[in-house]
Amino acid sequence: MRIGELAKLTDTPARSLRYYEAQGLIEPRRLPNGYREYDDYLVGRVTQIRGLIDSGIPTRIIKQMLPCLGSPLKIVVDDAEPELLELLAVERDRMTHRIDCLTRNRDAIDSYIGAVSEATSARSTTGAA
DNA sequence: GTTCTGACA
DNA sequence: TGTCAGAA
Repeated sequence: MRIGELAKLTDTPARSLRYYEAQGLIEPRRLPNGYREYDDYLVGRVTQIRGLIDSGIPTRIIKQMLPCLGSPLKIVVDDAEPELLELLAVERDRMTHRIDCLTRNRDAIDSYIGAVSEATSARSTTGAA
């Protein structure tokens, strides 16, 4: 697929897609007319990359994690640089914290929706307008 | 119409 | 990152 379709599928601006490529995060093939050609599996990869970027993880770190992001790449993790591992551990903990926060908020929203739903059905069965 | 590269606020 | 330019 071309950049436009991938952009739509991943809800990511083509501008960003080209940027990720420049950062070495993805390497699309080139069509004879010079257009970028992306494989289908990149949809999931880009989505994951976006998630990482939105989480505040710099592209240079993401690049090093790429082999672990599933898809048709299974490069063996050779270097276990303590610096990288430490940084990733910090990011993982921040992520865990955010997940906990999101879970609480989701439950709160769910609770609210449930309350409104109950109140609404209660009114309708009571005949209120 | 869609994409490309490069550049600027 | 958004967006514009100028070309393919």
